[in-house]
Amino acid sequence: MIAEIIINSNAKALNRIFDYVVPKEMEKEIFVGARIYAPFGRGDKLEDGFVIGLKDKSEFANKELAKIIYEMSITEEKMQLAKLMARKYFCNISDCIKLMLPPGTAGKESESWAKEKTGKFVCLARDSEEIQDSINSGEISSSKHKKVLEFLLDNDDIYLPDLEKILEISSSVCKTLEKKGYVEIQEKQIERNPFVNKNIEKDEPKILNSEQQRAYDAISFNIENEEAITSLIYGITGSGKTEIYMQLIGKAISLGKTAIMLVPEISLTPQMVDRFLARFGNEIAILHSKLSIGERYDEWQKISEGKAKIVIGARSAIFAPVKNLGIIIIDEEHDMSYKSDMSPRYHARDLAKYITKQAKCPLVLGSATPDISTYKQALDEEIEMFTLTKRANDASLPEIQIVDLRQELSYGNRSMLSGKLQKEIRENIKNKKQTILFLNRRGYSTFVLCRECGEPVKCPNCSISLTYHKYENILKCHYCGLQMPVVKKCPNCGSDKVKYFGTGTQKLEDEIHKLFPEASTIRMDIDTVSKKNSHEKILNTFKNENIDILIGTQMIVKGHHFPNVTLVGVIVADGALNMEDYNASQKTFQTLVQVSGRAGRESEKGRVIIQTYNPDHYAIIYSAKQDYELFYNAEINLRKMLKYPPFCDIIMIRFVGKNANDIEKLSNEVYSSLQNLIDKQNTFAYKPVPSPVDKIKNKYRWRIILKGKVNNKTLNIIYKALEIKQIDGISISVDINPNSMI
DNA sequence: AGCACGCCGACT
DNA sequence: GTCGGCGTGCTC
Repeated sequence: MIAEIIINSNAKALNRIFDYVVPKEMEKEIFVGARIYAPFGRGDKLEDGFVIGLKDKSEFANKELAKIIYEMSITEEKMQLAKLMARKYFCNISDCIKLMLPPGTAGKESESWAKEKTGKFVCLARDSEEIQDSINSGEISSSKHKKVLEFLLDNDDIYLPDLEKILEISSSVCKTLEKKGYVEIQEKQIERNPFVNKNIEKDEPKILNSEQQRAYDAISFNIENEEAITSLIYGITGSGKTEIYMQLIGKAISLGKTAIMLVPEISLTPQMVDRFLARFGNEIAILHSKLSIGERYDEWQKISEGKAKIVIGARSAIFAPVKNLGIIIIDEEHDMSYKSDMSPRYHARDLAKYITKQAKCPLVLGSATPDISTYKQALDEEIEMFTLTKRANDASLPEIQIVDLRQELSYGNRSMLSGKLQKEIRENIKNKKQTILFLNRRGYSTFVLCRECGEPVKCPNCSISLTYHKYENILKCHYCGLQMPVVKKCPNCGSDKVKYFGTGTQKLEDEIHKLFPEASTIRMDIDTVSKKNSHEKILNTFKNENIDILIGTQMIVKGHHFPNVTLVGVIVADGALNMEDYNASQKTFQTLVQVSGRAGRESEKGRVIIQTYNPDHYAIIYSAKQDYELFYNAEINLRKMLKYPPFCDIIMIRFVGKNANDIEKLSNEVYSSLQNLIDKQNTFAYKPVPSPVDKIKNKYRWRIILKGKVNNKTLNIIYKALEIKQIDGISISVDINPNSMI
């Protein structure tokens, strides 16, 4: 028996299959997906790798596999997925496999795998009635001793340091109790539970309305009958999607199955997690980027041992090692964070479809503003759709107005705040109501220009203008992170007529202070949330201290619910619209709908003011009407005309390297090769051009865009075209329907 | 990637 | 002679 092996390495030269003889005694144990050690190279050094296939014969195999490491293996289904990903997303199989392994174990160091932390745990040494008697009889005199015993009567075993922290006791308390024989202190494996010691009240399933019930019944049927059917739950915010998700998950659990729920990284807030904890208790595992490696490892272990039956997490939680999967739910399915912008550049929704087919279980997509492609599939009845129209708390939609910034300019208003918005802010401050101002540009001035020669002050490493940050008094490059002192003289011509233009969140905050000196403000952008947890902290401060105005970038758009916010101002709605990006209208529409949703969600009617230079653009008009269908109709027609997704895929082949001439040469070679190979009826290749930002971190960037359907034929053609002689120092990557065209 | 091999110049 | 510099090419 021969095993096809790939070596766990990033080296391009090793990204291929090696055949090894499977020793006779290993034949019964070997499987596709197995992690193995194999003697490799001249020195027969043991390298670790994976079995990606098994066969009878090979003309190359001459060495035998050394060992199987069961704990670090993946299933055959996952290996199939990894192979498919590697081909579709143009990356190494080992990079795909890494996503499917317990976090922190992908590396080569076998000694560092499975680091299981142990620690001291406290539990009762006698049965609970005996302890209760001892407390009641007054046998326990110390109040601290009583506290510990009472706590242990109500709770499971607990990690000693945690207990000491919660009850505010010193280490001697438990030691004495141990000596007296009331408690036992044992060395155990620590489960770094990210939500320990929260006393959350148990929550029961709620009664569904008829629309919710219809969706629940149909999908519940699919779980029971193991039907790999995709459904879209299309419903506005507050229409009760989460309750349906929870009951569907409950259904899967009751059938002995498991569930994966994906949420956008930013929505994975403690409040959201609490809601699921209240319903399902510790059957939940949470996976997100803020967990430490150790914490992630523990959650992963809990899942693969079957202790956790429900996985909630961001994009990469789609790879969680669940067994007997009953349902996958993707909340806010339109969210861009489901597409990875690093290699492997996968889309979690596409993989979810594949995984649910493997597992024979339904996939549920939920959104108030579905992705254009998803909604088209629903209309074409390729997937089921359930529409929720009733709002649970009867909150009325906000009143939304569009302000034409071009007119403001012609009135001589040079401020970034229109007269209308200023008036509304003033009124809100007076009424002690809160305001959110949304501006998707951080810093103070967004570019620096010499008025003598007209040249912008650029980052020396990137072809992008520097942003002035007033607070730190420096210039920053938002692409490579470079910081440099403020320039007084133009680096190009030496003139001192350097001026700062454009508005970022810092300048907006300044201007608010000038216009409304009495108002309190808080700012939220990358610069203020870089510290761990400060994201939550800022939002809590805004809410709890009733700060008048929250100024922020994209990150304020999601999550939290602020009952006292009655006004939302969008400073410039156009951000993405002028970019050459197939998804720009959808991004704009979704952002505006979401940010508008921040206003007036309780009894009070909210007001939203959208300032724009494109007041006639359909994405802006329909977002102001909060009308997804109108937007969809306009957008789908345009996409059909322009051959954008879902009618075609946008395939971006990127060339990145230090030598601009080499890149131009290589990209042109790939282009002419593509031109010879493609079927011009269905696929169109655009000539190689420099990217809109054609230099980042001193590396030049060119690209070829292909419009066509991603299928076997197209993939073969691209692989063939990339077979040409590579040039040293240039990396080529392929990105399907990229989030960003930069 | 990592390592052996080999070809060449400098040195005990 | 032989030590070590790095460029080249291979790994089932």
